[in-house]
Amino acid sequence: MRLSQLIGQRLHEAPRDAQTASHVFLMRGGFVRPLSTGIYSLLPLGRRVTARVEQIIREEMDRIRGQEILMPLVQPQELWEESGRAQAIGPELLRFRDRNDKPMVLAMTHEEAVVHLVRSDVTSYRQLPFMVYQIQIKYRDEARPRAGLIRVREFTMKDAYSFHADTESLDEFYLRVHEAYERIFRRVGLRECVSIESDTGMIGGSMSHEFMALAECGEDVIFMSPDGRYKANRDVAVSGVAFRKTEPRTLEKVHTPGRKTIEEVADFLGITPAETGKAVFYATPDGRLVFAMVRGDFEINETKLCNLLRTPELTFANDEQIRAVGAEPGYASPIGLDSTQITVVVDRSVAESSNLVVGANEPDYHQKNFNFERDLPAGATVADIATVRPGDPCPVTGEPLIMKHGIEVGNIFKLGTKYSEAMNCRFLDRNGRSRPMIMGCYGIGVGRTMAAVVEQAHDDFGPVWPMSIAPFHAHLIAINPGKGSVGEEAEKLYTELRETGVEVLYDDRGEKAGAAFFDADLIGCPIRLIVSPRTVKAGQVELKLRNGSRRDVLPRGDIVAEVRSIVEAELARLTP
RNA sequence: CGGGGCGUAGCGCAGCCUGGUUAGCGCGACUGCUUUGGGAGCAGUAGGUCGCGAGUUCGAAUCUCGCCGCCCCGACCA
Repeated sequence: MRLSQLIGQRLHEAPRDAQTASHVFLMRGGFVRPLSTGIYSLLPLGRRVTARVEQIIREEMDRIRGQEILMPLVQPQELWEESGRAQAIGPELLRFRDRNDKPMVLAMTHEEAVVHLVRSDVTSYRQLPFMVYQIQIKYRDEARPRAGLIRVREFTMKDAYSFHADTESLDEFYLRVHEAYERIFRRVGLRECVSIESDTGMIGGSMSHEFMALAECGEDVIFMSPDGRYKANRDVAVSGVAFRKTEPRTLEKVHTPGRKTIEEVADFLGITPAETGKAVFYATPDGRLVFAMVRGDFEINETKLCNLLRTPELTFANDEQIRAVGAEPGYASPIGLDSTQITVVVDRSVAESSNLVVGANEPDYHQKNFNFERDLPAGATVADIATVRPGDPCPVTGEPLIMKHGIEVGNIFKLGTKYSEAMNCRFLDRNGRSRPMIMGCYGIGVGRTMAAVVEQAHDDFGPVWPMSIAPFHAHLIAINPGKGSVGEEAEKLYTELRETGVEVLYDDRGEKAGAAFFDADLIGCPIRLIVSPRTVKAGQVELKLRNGSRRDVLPRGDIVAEVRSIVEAELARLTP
């Protein structure tokens, strides 16, 4: 490709909207352009990168016997009513009507479509197991897109679905997909990418892992032990904090005028937040009230609480609801609540501590010396509902947990029979008995992976692409091409490189050297070749690696072979 | 959906408070000449519904009201 012909202007300055490194450089380098909030076009450079990412994914899916298919983006809403998700999913699912007034949706994932496809085609255990996948656009009407390509509304995703006769088969295949994902993320050049156990969320199922590319701008929070043996999403992470009980003292009411928050109460009484109990009232969508309590120095993890209560969401209860069960907002106590009207959940940190300060269910009063076993003898659930804090001991190694941010580039789920049962996707087993198929599903965000790579591999001047997904292997610059035979020499080299299979971006514009170098940095190809009056005269070509590891002047006759060998070595290095 | 910010040329911005000719600047683009190893110089050119719509006024980029769009924080999120 000739740079003079390439569509996608490089920008000297980043658009004001661009905040993260990947957003800035993908914009400045001419890889992507925004069309609307969270909706982007890919320019030729960006498309070349995503095409390479897709090809790597394709190869690894094929390696585990995946069969590529393509399912529709536009789907009738009735299909989503079959699975129950038309009701379960909120405005994130974009609904509209076609010209015949038929309710339609834009698919945000393809469980329904793939089940629809498979249930009429696969009927026997002899056909199981198998996996189909596609690389296709999804649309999610995100409440708030952010960080450029990290969180968007329209995006390309590889989604794969496996179908099994029994859970052993799914378990076995799940591990194979896990391995395939490790290969994929290694091959695309993500340096720090960990798989962590995660919450299954709205997609359901029994087990799931998220593949997290570690990056400061990531939205997800991960807790890891220093040796990496333990790693988990914040929503499932547990800490190994040890609590200590002491001799229970007598309950005692204390006057705490106007002190509602943990900090105010602890300050006023001259104690630490760890000596208090934090109470929060929630309401579930079906109208249940929940009283949740953690020790004052912890935070409640709503995801853990939701999972415990088997509810899709929790909202804060209002003062009216709180007073209706005999509690006082800001001074709430679990003591004396009517357990027929409210579910009481107490974190381990409360159950295993002694003599905490809690509310008195009376304005301006708290109670000292709350002891769970003595003061709440029945009707309360004890569970882990607290969010882990950085520095808490690891439950496995005991070392202080490290908190990291990550970009979720992929995930894998054991779905089980959630969709096959709801949508009647069944097969006949060996004994002629009809049974629902057991499913797994596996996603990778293509654009997000590209952005994650840039987050992990860039310098002040632009991205430093791994060879495997770089838009071109090499960036050839002719400096002063009008002088002597420089232009012809560069053209010859351009042709020779392409003939040996090297993908080359050729800067034939004749810009000043400085300008050409800045553009090359901004585009970020791994190998830079320079042909100039100086090198032509010496019968040489300059070679520089974008990552800064090498800068050489080589004989003209050696350069093509050398470039080829660098490309091959780099690709080999990235292949497990 | 709550809070905040911003919409003026492809990109970055000034002008707005205090209304007043043909709306500026830098970068980028185009033409020519000179340049050519880390964003060159000179000369010239093109490029604007000042987000949209009402209103106030002799006169609106500027003041008022409404709407739209975009970004950030939060809520939310297979």
